[in-house]
Amino acid sequence: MSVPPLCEAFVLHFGEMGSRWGINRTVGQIYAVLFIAERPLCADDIVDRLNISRSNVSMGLKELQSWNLLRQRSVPGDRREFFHTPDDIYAIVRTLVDERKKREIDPTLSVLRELLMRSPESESERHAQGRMREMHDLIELLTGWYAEVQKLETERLIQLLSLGSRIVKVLDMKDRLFALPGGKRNAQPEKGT
Amino acid sequence: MSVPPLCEAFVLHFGEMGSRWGINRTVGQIYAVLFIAERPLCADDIVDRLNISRSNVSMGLKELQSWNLLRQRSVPGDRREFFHTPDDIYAIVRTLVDERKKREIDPTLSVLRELLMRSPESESERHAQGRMREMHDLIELLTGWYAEVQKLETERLIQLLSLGSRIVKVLDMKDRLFALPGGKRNAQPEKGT
DNA sequence: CTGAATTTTCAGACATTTCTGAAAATACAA
DNA sequence: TTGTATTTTCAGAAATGTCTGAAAATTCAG
Repeated sequence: MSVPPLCEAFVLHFGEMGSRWGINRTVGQIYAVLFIAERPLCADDIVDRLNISRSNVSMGLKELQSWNLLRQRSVPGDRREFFHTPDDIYAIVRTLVDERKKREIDPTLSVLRELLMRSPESESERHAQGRMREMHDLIELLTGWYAEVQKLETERLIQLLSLGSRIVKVLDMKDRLFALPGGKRNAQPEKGT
Repeated sequence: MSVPPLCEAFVLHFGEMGSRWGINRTVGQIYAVLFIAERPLCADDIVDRLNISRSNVSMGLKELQSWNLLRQRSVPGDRREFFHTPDDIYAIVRTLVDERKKREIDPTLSVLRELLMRSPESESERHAQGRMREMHDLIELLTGWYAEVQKLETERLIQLLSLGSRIVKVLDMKDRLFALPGGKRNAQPEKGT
C-alpha cells in the first residue's frame, strides 16, 4: 500500500471493519482512500494506493455507488472518471443510515406486514404472530421517528443531538405548560404539576 | 423444517436476512425460532425444528450468547439448558444496538482517537487528519446522544419517539421561553432551576 | 467412583465470497 | 471509420466462512 503511514492505518482499519459493516475489505479500503483524499481520484489512483487489481477496483466502485456513497466528476479533456465522497459528513451518515435501513430493515418490515395479515391456524401460530406484531410495531415506531428526524436540517439535528437526555427536561416543561388547571394551552409556566 | 407455515416463513426470512445483519443464516434462524417460541427451548428442540446438526445449534447458541441475546433457564431434574429471548422487545433492541455499537463503532472511535494524536508529516496527512477529526466528532456526537437516550426508561423513550419531528416545536418553544427580552434565563418555569 | 445424558470442540467436507487476469465492451479523438 | 484509452465483465483461482459427524469433555445421578 503506497499511502503515508497515518493514512495507511486509517485505510487498513476500514478494511478490517468492512466485514463487520457488511461490505468487504477492499470496498472498505476504497472508501477510506476516497474519504481522506485531497482531490477526486480515478480508478488507477486507487489501484496505485491499494495495490489491488484494476477489476477489483471497478467492482468496488460499483458497490459503493450502489450505496449512493460516491460522487463523480469528469475532467474536460480527460477520459477518466474521478470519484470522491461528499464533503458534508452529516450527509454521508444520512445516506449510510438510509441505505442500511433499506437493506436491513425494510425487507423485514414488509415480511412482517404480510405475515400479520394471515390467519393463525393453531395456538402456536397465534402466539408467534403476537411476537411478530410486537416486533413490527416497534420497528414502525423507530423507523417512523427516523423518517421524521431525517427531515430536519443539520443545524436542528445537531441541536437535538447536543441536548441528549436533557431532552426529557424539555418534554417535562412542555407537559407542564399544557397540563395547567383551567383548560389546555395556557402558557403560564408557574402554576401546574 | 418442522414448524407451522407462518412460523416457517418468519424463520426463513430471518435466515435470509442473517447475512445482511452480520450473522449467518443458521444463527438467524435459531434466534427466530426462540423469539416466537411459546416456551424456552433446549438445543434438541431447535435441532428438530430446523433440521440442522446438533453441533451447529451448539455453535449458534454460543454466538447468540456472545451477543447477549439469550436468557437461559434450567429445569430442576432435567440436565438440559433451556433458552429463550427476553419478553421485553424494547430490551432486546437496546441490547442489539449496544452490541452493534460495541462491535461496529467503538473500535473505529478508538482508532480515530489514536490517529488524531499523531503529528501529520505531510500536507496530505494533515488533510486526512482533518477528515478523520470530522468523522470522529460526528461519531462522538451520535454515540454520546445514544448513551444519554439509553438511560431513559422505556416509557420516556416511547414518548420521545412518538413525538418525531414535532420535537422541533418543543425546542422552539424552549428557545422562546429562554430568549425573552429583559435578559436571559428569565422566563423559566421554576425559579431556582 | 461408574455410566448415561448432554454439550462442546474440531478436522475436514462443502459452500460462498472475493479477487485476478484476460477478454469484451465502451467511449471518444482524429 | 480506425486506433487508443478506459471501464466492465466474467471464468476460474484463492480465500474465507459454514456445517457436519465423530470424538472429547462435562455434568450429574446413583
